[in-house]
Parts: sequence; structure tokens; C-alpha cells
Amino acid sequence: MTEQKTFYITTPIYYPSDKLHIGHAYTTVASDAMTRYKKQRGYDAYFLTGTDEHGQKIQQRAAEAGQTPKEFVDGIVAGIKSLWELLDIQYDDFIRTTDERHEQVVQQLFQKIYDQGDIYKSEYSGWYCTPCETFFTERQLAEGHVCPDCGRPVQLAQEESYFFKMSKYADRWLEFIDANPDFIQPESRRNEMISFVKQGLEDLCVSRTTFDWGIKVPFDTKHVVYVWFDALVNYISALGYGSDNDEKFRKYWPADVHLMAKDIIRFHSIIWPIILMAAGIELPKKVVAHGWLLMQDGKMSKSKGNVVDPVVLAEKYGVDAIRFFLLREMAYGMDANYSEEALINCINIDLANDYGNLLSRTTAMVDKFLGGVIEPGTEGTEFDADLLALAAATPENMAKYMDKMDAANAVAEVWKLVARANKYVDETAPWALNKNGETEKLKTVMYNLAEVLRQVTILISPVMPHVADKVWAQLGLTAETAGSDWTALGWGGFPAGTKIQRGEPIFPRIDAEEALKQSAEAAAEAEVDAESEAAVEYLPIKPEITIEDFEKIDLRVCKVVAAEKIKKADKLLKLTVELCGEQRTVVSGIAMKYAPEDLVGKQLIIVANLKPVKLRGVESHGMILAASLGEDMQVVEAPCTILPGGEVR
RNA sequence: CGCGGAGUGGAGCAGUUGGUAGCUCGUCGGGCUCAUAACCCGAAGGCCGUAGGUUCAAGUCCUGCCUCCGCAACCA
Repeated sequence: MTEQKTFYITTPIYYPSDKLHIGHAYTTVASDAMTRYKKQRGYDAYFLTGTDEHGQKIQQRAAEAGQTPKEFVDGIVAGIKSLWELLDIQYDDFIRTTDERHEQVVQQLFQKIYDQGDIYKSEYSGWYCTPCETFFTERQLAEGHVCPDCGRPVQLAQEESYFFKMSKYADRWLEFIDANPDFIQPESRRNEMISFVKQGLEDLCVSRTTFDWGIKVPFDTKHVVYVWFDALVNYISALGYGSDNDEKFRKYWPADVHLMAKDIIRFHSIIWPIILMAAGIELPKKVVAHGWLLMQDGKMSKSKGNVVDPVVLAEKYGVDAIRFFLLREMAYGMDANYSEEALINCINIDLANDYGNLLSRTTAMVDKFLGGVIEPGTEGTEFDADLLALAAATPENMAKYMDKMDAANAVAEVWKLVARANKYVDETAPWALNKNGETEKLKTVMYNLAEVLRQVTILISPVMPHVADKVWAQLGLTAETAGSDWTALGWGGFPAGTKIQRGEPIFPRIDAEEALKQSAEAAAEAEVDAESEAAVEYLPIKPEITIEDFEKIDLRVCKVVAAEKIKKADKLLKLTVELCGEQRTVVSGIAMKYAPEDLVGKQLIIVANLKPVKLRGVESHGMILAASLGEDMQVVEAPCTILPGGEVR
């Protein structure tokens, strides 16, 4: 007896510092649909998702919320799990990097790689620029051995760190990629990664000492393991790698697909494989990057966040519709535009008009013409063959794309069959057959339509897990009689003599105008909320200083005589200001709010005795004062009755 | 020259290994009446960003340029 084939798919583990958005939902829904599809085809499919809970940002966020990091992530993880429940995500395991089973494996791997000499303690971390608080490698330094950012001298500084010898594996990586052309998908990403590695791989710093919310380096507990090293290991730790019970690891590894958005392909296609190489573990079979869901008017913002909150969408339009839309719209490997209008369109056209309506008209005709009973007739029509041929080919057509992780085209193939069936209704004109008493033909036509509906519903149920039950109810079937996997797809599987049960439309059309109006109102409300929320986000008051401290700061009135944008810098303006009878140049980060011409002639306040610094190549002698709260910002204008040079205190 | 992506009929997109430019929506005209104002057919509408090059043949390969969009950097 042959063993059941396995299929192991993963999403990235999500970073719970914020609410998840619809992009995360896409990755997860796609993985879920793929898993269900593989199960339908008889695979032993295993689907892993989870959360990546360590790191400085989490530590900070927790501190802000007045919680321990663990308390903080526990709260968010609960939210993520309920979102997945809402979206009907059936994961087989949910790993958290704070799970003990995970931490053990990370430490074990880190130790192993260290023991074999591929992780080493660095004697020096590099050249340190104190004002910039940044380390640089020899190569990054600017001409004259100075800081590439500010141009000031750098010191040879020692920060103890552990490094992973990635460089050593670059050639092996390239060979591997060469031998496995399908490893990185789509191909454009593959090329990108190859050229990245060919530029030369640096050893990777894999430990941190500046915070402690992480997994301790086993042999040097001052250090915590770098979050990506930590996170990537989840794909095997979740399977019990290196534990007493590594049965799942032996069964499912190597993973068939690591699915993710394009921004983290580098970690998955370069760092992760090299960690595995170093550890002597087999590499995954495929790393697939999908595109981003772009918001209609730019990127997602907090105030709009509410509108694209998957929870809100799912409640408003239904989980099946959201899942269908996500998978149908996102072209393989490309970015897609999200808009609520597109979502509504997709629901009305594909689901309501094409699929839902096919069910309605079929059940209506069976009801009216045949007393509600579906059974094949003894006579067919000249149009049957074409319909049956497409129905027979559709599963394979769909599979061709599905197996490439191209859900959008896979769905499109199924929809060709839906469209064909609608056309078939027109061609055969059952109402005419009814009128002419051609009952046998009529029965055949209706049977064929019902059978197409059954097939389509089975094929699409990995994408829309709830739809089948609704369709079966109207067709007079159950999950058992209709079948649920590919073995049920043979033509003629529809039980003859079934009595149908007409019902309400499964996908009612949506009044786009009305729905969008509602959303606009909700968005406006959310914006108000966001604003009041933003108002609450005051920066904390800094520690007390003395009047002597304050007197060190020399604030002066100055007059702007010239202003221009600094190229290659979105936020910077170069101002020429006059004070005390002299002119000086100041760089100010206000270009997002002010055009150069807005400022000329204005009297502003300058910190006059600030040490000069070079920004984007321009020397800045001082700092212009500006008031800000959140996104809002305005320069502080000085009274025009005081001449430039007048002091402010 | 920071990294990357994109420029195809009104809108949103497909176009695999180069060989008559397709799909969905919208528009117009027609058909049907079973159905969720749904379904079916037909039509109009494209110098495939631009300038060159390779080729018998280029949306598809090569080079330059233009425009747009993300990310990074910049906030003294």
C-alpha cells in the first residue's frame, strides 16, 4: 500500500505589534484554500501559521501599554486567532515563538551552528558614529574614513555580537538555486535574489544585547537571538524537529510551500535556506512571494484602517465573498488594487449574476417545469457535448494553476464553466422545450445544469467553504450525496430523482451606492475616532532640567530670505535665514508641509547655537522650531515687530 | 545614477517559449423571458509610454529616454 502524499504549507508568522490587515488575510486565506484543495485531492495536507513575538518593538509597545511583553502578545494573539476563525482558516497548528517547544529548537540550532564554527563572536562590530548611534562596516564608510551619513569621524567601537557565516554559503546557495530553478517563485523574484547574492553576502549579525525580549543565546545569556533567526525556525520547530517527538517533522518536512508577501522573500529565500544548509537540514521545496494589496488612494492609513479591517468586511459582505474576492483579484505574483467598489463588483458579477443566478434559474425551472425533480432524460440536445467536455476538462484546468499557487487563474477556469452553463441555458431554451412538450430533452438539460452546479461547487469550496452547504440545500443534496472531494467529480454523480428545494439567492446583489455610502460614513466616524485617539498620543514630558540647562539654548528670531528643496530628500528644505545682520543656512524637515515659497519673508525662531551638522550633503547651522502633534506640524512664527536677531526666552 | 515595480481600447487587468492584440466592467445595438433589472449574441473603441536596434516577423528580445507608484534615506 502506497503512503499518502503529504503537502506542507506555511504562512509567515505574523508580528503582533499591530492589528492585522487585509494583506495578512490574503496570505492566510490563500494558504488555507490551497490546503483544502490539496486535501480534496487526497493529500495529507498540513497548514502552519503563527506569530513572531519577540523583539524590541514588542518590548516597547508592551511597556507603553503598561504590560509585560508576554501579556501584551497574549492579548493580540487572541485577536489574531479569532480573526482566523472568522475567516474560516483551518490551520493545523499555530506556533508562537514564545512557545517552549520553539525556544528549545532555536537554542539547539544556534548552539549547533555555533559548535561547528559557523556562528562566531565578533571582536568588533565596526566603526561607530556616536551622534548617529549607528555601526558601519569598513566598506560603508565614506571617503576619508568618516560617517557616510553625517561626515564626522567614527570610532572603532566594540559591541559584542554573534555573527552567522552566511558568506561561506553563498556559492552553495547559488548552486542550489541553479539546480532548483523553481525554488523561488515567481521568477522575477528569483532573479532579484540571485543578483542580491551575487553582489556578495555579508555575515549576518544574529544576536542583540540592546534589549532582552527574545530567546537567550544558550551559551551567552547576555545576548538574545536575532528575531529573524528566531522566527524562521518556526517552520521546523512546529513540526517537533529536534524533540523527542519528531514524527511530524519526518513526515512533512521539507515544506512544499512557504508563502508570503514579496517584502520578506529575501529572508525566506536566502537566510532561511542558508540556516538550513548550515544545520544540515533539507531545504524547503518552494518559496512563493505574492504581491501586495494596494489601497485605492495610497497606502493603508490608520484612519482608513477601519474600512479595510477584515473583520468589518467579513461581517458586511460575508466570509465566502471576501475569500473569493481576495483570491480572484490578486494576479499571480503581482500587486493588486483593493477598493470596496471592486469587492462589490466582484460579488455582484461573479457571485450573484453568474454563479448564484445559475443556481436560481436552474432550481426555478426544475421547480416549474419538472415538479422539482432532477433526473436525466432519455434524450439529449446538440449542445450537451460541448458543455460536458468543458466540465470534464475543468478540474485539470483548475489544477494546472492551483498547483502553481496561482489561485486567481484557477478560479477563472472554474468560472469559465459557470459562464458556459449560463450560455447552455440560452442555447437549449428549456422554457421552449417545456412548451413543446419535449420533456425528455428538458430533463436532460436540467440534469446537466444541476450536475455542473454540483461540480463547480465542489471545485470552489476550498475557496468558499460555506457555499457548498447552501447550494446543497437548494439542490436537495447533502455533503454526503453531493460528494466533497475530487473522487466525486465524475460526470453523472448527481443522484437521479433528487427533489430540489428552492431558496433565497445565495449571493444577493449588493446596492453599490448604498454600501459605499455606508462605508464612507463609517470611515468618517473612524477618522474622528482616529483623530481623538491621535490627540491622546502625547509624547511623554522629558526629565526635569534646570534654568541653567535652558540658558544654554540660544533661541533667536530669524527671517527667511531664501528657501529651496533639497534633492533626494522628501522632507528637507534648505533655508537661508537672516539674523544679527548675518545670513546662515539651515536645513529643516518641513518640506512635507511647506513649499519653499510659503516661507520666504516669514519670521521664525531658530536654535542659534546648535552645533552645525551636514544633512544630505548640506551644512545646517541651527534648527527651526516647529510645533507638532502626530502628523500635524507648523513652524513657530515669531512676531514681526521684533527684528531678526532678537532673542526668545 | 539608493532598491524595486508599473506604463496595453473609457476603467481594471491577461498576454506563457517573439508569428493575425485578449479578458472583466462600462458604452451602444440586438435576442431571450427560466432567473438575483439577472442571462445570451453582436458592435464600436488600442500608433501595446517614447526613441532607436536585432529579426522574414516584437506588446513579447536589446539599448537610451520620459512618466507614475511603492520601499529606503532624509526631520538638528
